[in-house]
Amino acid sequence: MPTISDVAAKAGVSAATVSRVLRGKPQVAASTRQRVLTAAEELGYSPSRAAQSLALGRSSSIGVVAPLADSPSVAERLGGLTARLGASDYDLTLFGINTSTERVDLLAELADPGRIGAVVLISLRPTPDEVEALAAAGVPTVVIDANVPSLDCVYIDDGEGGRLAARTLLASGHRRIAFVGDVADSEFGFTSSEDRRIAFEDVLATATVQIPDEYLKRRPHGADEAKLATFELLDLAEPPTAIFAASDVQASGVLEAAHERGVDVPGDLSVIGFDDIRSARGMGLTTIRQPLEESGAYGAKLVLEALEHRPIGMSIELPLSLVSRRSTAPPRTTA
Amino acid sequence: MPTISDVAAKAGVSAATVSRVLRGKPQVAASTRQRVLTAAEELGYSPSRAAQSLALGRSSSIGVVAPLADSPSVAERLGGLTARLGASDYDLTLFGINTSTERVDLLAELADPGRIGAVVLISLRPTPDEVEALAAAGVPTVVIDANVPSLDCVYIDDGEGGRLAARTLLASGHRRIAFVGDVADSEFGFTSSEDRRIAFEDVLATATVQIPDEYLKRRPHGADEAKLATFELLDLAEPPTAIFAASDVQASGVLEAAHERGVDVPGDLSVIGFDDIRSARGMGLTTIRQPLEESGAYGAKLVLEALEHRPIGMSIELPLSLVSRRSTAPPRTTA
DNA sequence: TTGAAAGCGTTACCAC
DNA sequence: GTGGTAACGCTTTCAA
Repeated sequence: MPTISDVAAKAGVSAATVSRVLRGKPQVAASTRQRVLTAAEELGYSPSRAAQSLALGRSSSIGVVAPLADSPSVAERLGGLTARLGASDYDLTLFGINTSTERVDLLAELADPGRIGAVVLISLRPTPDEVEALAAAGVPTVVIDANVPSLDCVYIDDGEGGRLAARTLLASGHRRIAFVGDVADSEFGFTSSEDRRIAFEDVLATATVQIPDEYLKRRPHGADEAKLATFELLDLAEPPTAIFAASDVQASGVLEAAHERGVDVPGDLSVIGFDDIRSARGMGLTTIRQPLEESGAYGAKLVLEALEHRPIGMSIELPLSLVSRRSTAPPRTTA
Repeated sequence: MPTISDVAAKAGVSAATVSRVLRGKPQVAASTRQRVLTAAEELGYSPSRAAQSLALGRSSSIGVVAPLADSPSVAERLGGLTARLGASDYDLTLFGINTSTERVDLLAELADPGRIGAVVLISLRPTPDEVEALAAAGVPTVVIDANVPSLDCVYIDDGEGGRLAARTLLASGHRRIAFVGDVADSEFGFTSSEDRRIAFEDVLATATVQIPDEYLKRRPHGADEAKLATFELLDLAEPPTAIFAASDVQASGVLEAAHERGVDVPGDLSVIGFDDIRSARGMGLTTIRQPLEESGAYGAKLVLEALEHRPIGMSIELPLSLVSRRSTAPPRTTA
């Protein structure tokens, strides 16, 4: 591997000059600049990232922290992120999170510009302490899928999503409506599911429909858990005619349960999800769509800008929309 | 951030000794070792990766190269990889690939131990030149989802998968059988789809069933493309009673097309996929299962071992199995 | 068993 | 404009 001195020698200048040229510093004669550029080109020179990080005191990789396990939505966001970041000079270092304790250790470790140049959190809400540590260390931080006050964020209005779902179900005449979502105290400080539920119930209330306790299922995130919860719902003396699932992953469990019980969707049961993950189409799932891949792309845009010394605090709210497919219809017997 | 000299000072030794202790070198007195360890602990010291890479001439991050776009199977493999790698001392640097030209530039750049300690390729077959470059640079390489002679690989027997699919369809009585897979000349040198098809046709031939040309659909990878191809199939004067899709993503397109045309699955059309991606369950798709997540875990195991100076050439073949769900059944009119 | 010092490849400050 | 040089934090060889 050629080093900067190889280039310097070949161009007949000092290493300092090569560095200046390559970093785009102004104080250098046009002729020398040209000479250096061709020398570098001919040698196929590319600066050592390790040496650069060391000298600069700042790593050129962007740390992406995300709960990867069983999460198509996170995967889609990550896809959008890599697409944009691939074209940049930054490397993307991926940290998969599985337990919450893993998380706190990791974020503390990442609060060091020499370790990681910037961090982007996907579907993870940092604690105030963590935010503080990152800020103190001078590590730009952006959050995708959560709105954290002092940070750059890409987020959606969960309440609005919940209301959209409620209006949809109400409009087609449902009144016996159940909810399947995440446990309230999610391991990662994640509140989307609850935010959606609360707004959902609010709208329902305006139409004087109320979700009875036995229609409220909060489970650890996952298709299997949602499936089990749905069995309970279906086994009720008076089962719901519609279910709002807080995520498409959970909606898939709901659909599966209905199928296994021989319950016709949407004839006997309407199902509406949230996210519009790629496989929602194949499932024919009606859902509240949020731009998953785009959220990653915007996240990338924000980090890159933050790294370019843009003042922080630049958040982006993404739009929501209803995608109607074949899992919803009016209830068979309009109550 | 504390440096090695801070630890040295606190322990009353030299930096060299601290380094020896931390790297587990033998020549150091038990008492000093203990002193150093506690000093490091108290300071919360953690060595700078950049400095380490520079001094060692070897990066402590593992580069993972994968075609991320729209590929649930790749995402699942990646999940298995991060789970295992997260516990190691190595960072995982992710490179998403979108076009084949991107690929060649990247692999050339990665053939440098100072840049990346090892590389793992997911669903990507390196050219002999690329293999050569990586080997010459002394960068351990493992491949997931392809069997490349001189490299550590985690792979499956695509032919066996094709045969399994064929036997399944034949056993339930189908004779008008179509195939929907990838274009032969895949951008990334990827031959799985064709390998599956060839073996599939071989088995069919033993039962004297042949796939007519108009039953053979090779399209760019994707659900939409597969859907369009399926419309063509369904519009034929004599449409097939069964379709083998070379991947679950394509199978999902097939299912969708059938649904839109009002073709009953599995009554009028049986569909069998390949992979068993997470959403296959929700779709009720019968498929040839390969252990996706495990392939990532094994890949991680192999890189880690390779980094520990294990001799290379240690490949792992993963088992295939048939997962029967509700997308297959005997044809309505047994020919 | 331990320390001093050189070296890894860059960048940036200070002279010229 | 350009070059010399110290410094970034660590590992390792060589002496002691």
